[in-house]
Amino acid sequence: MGEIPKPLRRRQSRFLPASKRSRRATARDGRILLALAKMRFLTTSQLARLYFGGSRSATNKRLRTLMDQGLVRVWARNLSEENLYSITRAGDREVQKTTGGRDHAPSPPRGPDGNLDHLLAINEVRVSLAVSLPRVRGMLTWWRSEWDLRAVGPSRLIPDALFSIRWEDGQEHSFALELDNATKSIGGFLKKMLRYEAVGISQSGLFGIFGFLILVVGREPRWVERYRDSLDEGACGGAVWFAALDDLKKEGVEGSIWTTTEGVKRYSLREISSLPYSTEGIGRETCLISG
DNA sequence: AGGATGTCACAGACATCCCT
DNA sequence: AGGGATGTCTGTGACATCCT
Repeated sequence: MGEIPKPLRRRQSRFLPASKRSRRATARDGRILLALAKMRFLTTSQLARLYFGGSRSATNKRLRTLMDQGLVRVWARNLSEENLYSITRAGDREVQKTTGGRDHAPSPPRGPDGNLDHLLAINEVRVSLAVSLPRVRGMLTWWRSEWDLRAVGPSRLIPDALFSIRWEDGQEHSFALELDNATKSIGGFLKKMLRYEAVGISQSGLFGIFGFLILVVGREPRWVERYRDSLDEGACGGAVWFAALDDLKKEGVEGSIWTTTEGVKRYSLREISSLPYSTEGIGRETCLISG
């Protein structure tokens, strides 16, 4: 875990006072604010991939304008690391104005906390999916982050995120995300998998969702291997899939990066979505976590 | 016309690497 | 250990182009 970032004090332009800068809000500004409201913190490159075709200089420039307007806040961990952006109260009000309510984080974050790396990694998964799904004509139909799920009510099992993807053929599949920063013990990981198994045979499912797959994404490929090795072959009905965060970032949904507890073979997210339902598949029909 | 957008060049600050 | 070279990330201004 890196150090907690500090708010950045930026120099004002030498020639153009903030009050004279443009204040025209664009549709993209609205989408940026909504993303910040939902994901709490995003890095420059995450915003660049989402809204600026990967251009960080363009991102910096526009986010600087939003900062001048008091809609976003900028945080610097240190000068050699990327900036972090969060929404301000004023920005949150803008989002509420345009969405007509709140369908995002409970309130603007006061500042990054000790879970920042974990949160940024979860957001990295979300950004990677959001950016790569349109290439295969798929879409994220909904996404509930851990804090959204906690707001629903107490639960013995809260994944890092629960989300659903609709594929180009109209089929929709749900996923529970477990993102690990190599901080969790193997024992803790196995306990969580047992809870997933218990949810699988319960009547209520996980937050009302049945028939989902569990995606375990690790920052360190070495730890992904450790988690994978710790599970018995076919544990949790084989509905657990493993991948490294960097691979997902590089290859998106198209990449064959997902493995099971036993497999050497790698599959794309699209492929693993269809496996449990296929009649020929790899014999995993009974492995799907289901209610 | 005026604002938004994107690119480029440049400079400042810090981290890291490598050489002495 | 110390110092220089290099790399990374940022902010900024200038400019061209696109859009409203």
